[in-house]
Amino acid sequence: MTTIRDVAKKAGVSVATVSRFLNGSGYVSADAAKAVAEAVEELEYELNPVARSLNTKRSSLIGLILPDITNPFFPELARAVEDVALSYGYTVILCNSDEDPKKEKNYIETLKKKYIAGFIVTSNQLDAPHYADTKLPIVALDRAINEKIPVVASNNKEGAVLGTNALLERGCKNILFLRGPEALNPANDRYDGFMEAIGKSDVDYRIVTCPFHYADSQKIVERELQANPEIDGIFASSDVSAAGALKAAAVLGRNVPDDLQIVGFDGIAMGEMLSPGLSTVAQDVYKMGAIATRVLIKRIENTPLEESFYEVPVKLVLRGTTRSVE
Amino acid sequence: MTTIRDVAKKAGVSVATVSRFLNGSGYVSADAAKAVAEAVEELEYELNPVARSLNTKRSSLIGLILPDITNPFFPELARAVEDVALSYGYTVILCNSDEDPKKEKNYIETLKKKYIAGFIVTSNQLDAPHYADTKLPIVALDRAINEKIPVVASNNKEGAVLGTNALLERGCKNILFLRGPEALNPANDRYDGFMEAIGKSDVDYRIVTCPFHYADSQKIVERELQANPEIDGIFASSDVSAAGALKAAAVLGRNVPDDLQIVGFDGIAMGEMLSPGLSTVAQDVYKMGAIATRVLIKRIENTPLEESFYEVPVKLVLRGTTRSVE
DNA sequence: ATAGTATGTGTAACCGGTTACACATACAGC
DNA sequence: GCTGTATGTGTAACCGGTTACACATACTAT
Repeated sequence: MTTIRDVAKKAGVSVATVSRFLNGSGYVSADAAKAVAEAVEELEYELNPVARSLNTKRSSLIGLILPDITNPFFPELARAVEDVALSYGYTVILCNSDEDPKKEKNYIETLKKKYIAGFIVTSNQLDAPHYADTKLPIVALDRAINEKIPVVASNNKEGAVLGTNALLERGCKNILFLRGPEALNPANDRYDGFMEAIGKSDVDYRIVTCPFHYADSQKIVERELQANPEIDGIFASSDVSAAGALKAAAVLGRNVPDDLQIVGFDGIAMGEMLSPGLSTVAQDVYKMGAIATRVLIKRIENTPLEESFYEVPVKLVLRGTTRSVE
Repeated sequence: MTTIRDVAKKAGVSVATVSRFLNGSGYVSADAAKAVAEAVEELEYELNPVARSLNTKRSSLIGLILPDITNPFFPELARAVEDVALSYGYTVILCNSDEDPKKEKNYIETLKKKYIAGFIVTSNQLDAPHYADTKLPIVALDRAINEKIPVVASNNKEGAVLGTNALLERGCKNILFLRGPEALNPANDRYDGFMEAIGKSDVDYRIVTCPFHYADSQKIVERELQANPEIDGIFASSDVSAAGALKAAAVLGRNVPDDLQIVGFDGIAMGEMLSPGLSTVAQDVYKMGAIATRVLIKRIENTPLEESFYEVPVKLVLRGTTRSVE
C-alpha cells in the first residue's frame, strides 16, 4: 500500500506538505503542488481514511437511526439518505432501533467510538438525554427534538386538511377519522388538520385511535363500520391503516368508493397496488431524506444553516378509493 | 478519553500486557489479568476501534450490497442482516447498487479502504472481477457467484412446483406463467419448477416474460387475459407481478378467485393487504438474511464452514386469490 | 533600514492501539 | 548441572495519517 511517505519521497517534499496539499490546508507552493499531484497520480496513492480518522476524530460515516426498515415508510427514506450521502462521499450505517431507547443509546455509543460524523434520526425518544447530550451533529426526521436540532418534516397539518377536504368535496356526510398514536407528533399534527377542516364543515364525524398496523386497523374499522353503518368516508392517518380499512370494507361488502370513500396518508408504494388504488395524502419521503442528509452534511462541515426547520410539502394523490368530484 | 496507557499505568503493567489481556492473546498471569480488569472497570476504559483497525487492517463493519432497498424484498433482508450483525458486534453499511457494476465496484473500493470485514451481496454482477478478485469474505444472497463464495438462496425450484401444484389442485385448466427476467438465476429456477410441475399435468399453459414491476405486469396481464380469456390461473414469479395481475383482473372485471386464481412468489408483506389477500410462495427472507450474516461472520472469524450452499425452504401461503381445494 | 506580515516547508510528536522481539523465570527431563 | 520448553512481561517500532512549531524567505509599510 502506498503511503503519504512514499508520495513525499517521490515528490521530493515532506509528508507535511503532502498532507497540506491533500487537505487544501496551509500554504503549498505551485511547484510543490504540481510535484505532489504527479506523485499521487503515478503511485496511485489513496488516502487511508482510518489513519485520518484516528487523528482528526472524524470520519465520513453517517448513522441512520430509524425504528424499523421493514416499515414501508423507511426504505425510500433510507434510499434518499444513501444517495445523497454517497454523492458527498459519506457512507451510511443502518440502525434499526425498534424505538427502544437502550438500542438507540447503544448505537450512538458504538458509533461515537468509530468517530461517526453525525446522525439522522427518526425516533420518539428524541428528548432522551442520549440525544440532548450528544455533541455530534444530528438532524431529526418527522419528529422534533429540541431547538438545537434541525428538523425535516412533512407539512402534516396541511396534508390532513387536504385529505379531509377531499372527502368533504366528494360528498361525505359522516367521516371516520383514524387517528394515529397520540405519542407521535406527526399523528397529532394530522389530527389538528382534520379537526380544523372538519370544524369548517357541518358533517358528522367520529374519531378513533388506531395504531399504524394493518390487521389491527382492519379489525377496528370493521367494528366501527358495523356499529356505525352511516359512515361514508374514512380518513386514515396512515396508508397502512387505510389499507386495513379498505380490507374491512371488502370483508363487509361495502362498495368503495360508491358507498364509502377512503383517503390514507403517507403515499407508500403499496397504495397503487391495492384495488381500488388508494387515494392518499402523499409525503415526499425521498425529498425528506435528501434534505435531511444535506442539512446534516452542512452541519458536519460547519456550513452555516439558513433554517432549523424544513417543511416538505405533501400532495393529494387521488386514485380509486375516492369518487371524482361532481 | 482513557487510553490503553492509562489502564497500563493504573494496573502497574505495560501496554502490551493490557493489549494481550483485552485480546485474549499471548500469556497473561492471573495477577496481571485481575489488575488490568480492575483498572478497566475503574477507568471505564473502552477500546478505540479506529486505532485497532489501523493496525490490524480489520474492522467490525459489514457491507450490505443490494440493488435497491426500495424494492419490497430487501427491507426484511436488511433487517435480518442488521439484527444478526448487531448481536455479534458488527455494524452494517447499506449500499444501493442499482445493479450497476460501477457503483458496486466503487463501494467495494471505498469500503476496503475502511478495512471493512466482509460483504453480503445480492447482485447479478457477481461474476464480475471486482468480486472475484476481492480477498475479503463475501456471501452471496439469492444468486450464485463462483464456487469459492458461499450462497444462501431459497429453494426456488421447489417453490415453483409448490405454487404450480396449488393451482392445479384447485382445478385450473389453463395457466399463465409470468416468467421473471431471464438474467436472474432465481427466476430461472422458478421457471424450471413450473415446467416440471406443469409437465406432469395435462393442462394448457402459456408463458410470458414479465419484469418484476407492478405497472408493467398489470399491462402485460391485461393484454394476455383479453387475448386468452380461457386463462383461469396465473402463477407469477414475483408478488409484485402477481399484484399487477390482480389489478388487471379487477380492471377487466374478472372474479378472483372464482374465475381466475392467482399465486405469487416472494411473500412480501403487501400480499396480505391486497383484496383478496394474495396467495403466494413465501420465501423466508428474514431467515436468508440471518443465515447469510452468520455465514459471513464465520468466514470473517475464520470458523470453518460446513457447507458452501445454504438452501432456505419456502412455504405456500394460501389467502384469497386461490379457492379452497375441493 | 526595520519591523511586521504573508508565504512556504520540514521535523517530529501525536492519535491509540498491536505486536515482534528480547529477556526473565519456572520447571521438566536427562 | 544443563538444556529445552512453557509461561510471563516490557520496550519500542509500527499502522498511516495530521499538525504544532520552528525556521526561512519575500514583500509591504514606516
